[in-house]
Amino acid sequence: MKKPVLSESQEDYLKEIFKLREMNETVSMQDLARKLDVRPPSVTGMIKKLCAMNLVEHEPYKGVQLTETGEKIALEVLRHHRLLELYLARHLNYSWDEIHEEAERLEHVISEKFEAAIADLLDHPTHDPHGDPIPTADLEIPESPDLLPLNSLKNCVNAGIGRIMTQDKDILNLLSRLELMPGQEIELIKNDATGIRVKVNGNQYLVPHTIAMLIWCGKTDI
Amino acid sequence: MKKPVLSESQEDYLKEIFKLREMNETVSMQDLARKLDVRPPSVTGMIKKLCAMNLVEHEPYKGVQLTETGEKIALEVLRHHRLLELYLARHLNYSWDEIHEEAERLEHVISEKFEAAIADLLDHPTHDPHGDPIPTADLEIPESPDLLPLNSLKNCVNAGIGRIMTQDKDILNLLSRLELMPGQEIELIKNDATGIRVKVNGNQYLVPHTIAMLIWCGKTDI
DNA sequence: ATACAAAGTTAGTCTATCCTAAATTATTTT
DNA sequence: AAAATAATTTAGGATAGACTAACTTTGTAT
Repeated sequence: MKKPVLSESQEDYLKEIFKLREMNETVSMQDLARKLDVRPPSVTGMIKKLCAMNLVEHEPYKGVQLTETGEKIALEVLRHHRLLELYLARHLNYSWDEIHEEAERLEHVISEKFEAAIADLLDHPTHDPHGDPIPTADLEIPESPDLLPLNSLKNCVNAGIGRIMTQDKDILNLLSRLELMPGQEIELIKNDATGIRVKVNGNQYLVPHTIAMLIWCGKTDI
Repeated sequence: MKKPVLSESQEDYLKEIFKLREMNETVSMQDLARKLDVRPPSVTGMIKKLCAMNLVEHEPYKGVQLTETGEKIALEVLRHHRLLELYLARHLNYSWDEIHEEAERLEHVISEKFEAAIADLLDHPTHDPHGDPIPTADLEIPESPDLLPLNSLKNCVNAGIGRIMTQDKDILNLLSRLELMPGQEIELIKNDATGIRVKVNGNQYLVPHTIAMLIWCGKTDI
């Protein structure tokens, strides 16, 4: 099937539907409106159009879903985005909190050639700097390690940070200063009502629960 | 003065006005329409808008000119474009005929940060792969060597290619195969009605006049 | 000087995407 | 189960940037 040419806006809709679907069972108009920063009627309108293009399915007053074609496109955009994030961080010295914004704009305009070139340069990575999986060139989602939010771990555990579940620049900035980022090994000292006390590279921090739930870890031992 | 936020379309108008002004004394609506691939009424309409924003000056039925602010923006876009071209060629292995198209899309979406990052990486170059001057960070146009079109040179001259005056992909592709590109040293064997016979890296070619006029050279001796 | 051609402009449409206000449907509370 | 609330949709409108058709201005050639 021929790939339709989509506007940036349309690509964003498909991408957000995909990301929301990963979290929730069903994707509501309102969630989409919030994520895309538009009013709900705009979403209804655009969804109608995407429906007509066979990229999404929509039962009025029920949720939205991607069709197979729609999902392919969403994955392509996501691949662009996440490859770009890693690329910006690794090769252009972007700090951890700057990559998302730039990738958000670039993801829609880079060619297949550009995508292939940076994928090569990065040695075909499977995860971006936030720990999000990067769809492969044939648009499969790579396996990710089993992860749990930091605040759900018990005391006295060693763990490796696998993924950071926010795009908030200030939080990302903070976390990167504290070296609480994917790839880091941490030691969980105590988990109580005041927060989670962790040790990273010799430094100890008390991480509040609100933040700890954004930090997903894979246990290295019990 | 605060820099206005422009659409990609508006940026393209300013950039083309600038480029046309370098060639011709006056920039006509029709030239613009041709370059931008739109109809003349669209140009009139957009020029009106840019006029109202104090980015261009326009006497109806006469030509268009950039204001100081307009020129600054044009130079910024041009800097993005030309830095990107060099970047794509040097760091992402783009072939010589592919860089223009990609840069054309990227130039509008990269941030100041991106611009600075690749400028650094490229060691603040003054010319792009076509030999076009890259405006500096403070938007001055760097000095370029004195150049003449290849077809205007006399027999038996050594020369260095300085600039290629076309964006046609097929011609660029051809020239790069023949190694007729900026930086190359060439020897001019003969220049007659049949064309210009040149020697490059040991190979001889007969370059037709139509192509030779696109290849601008600096003489290395007489 | 007039007439014609070329270039430029005006007027009126179209499409994409967003918006607000109002109406409808679904869900939750009592 | 009725009322209240929340989510969604419909209707109608705005704006940006393109378009065509028709008109105006300018410049040129006889």
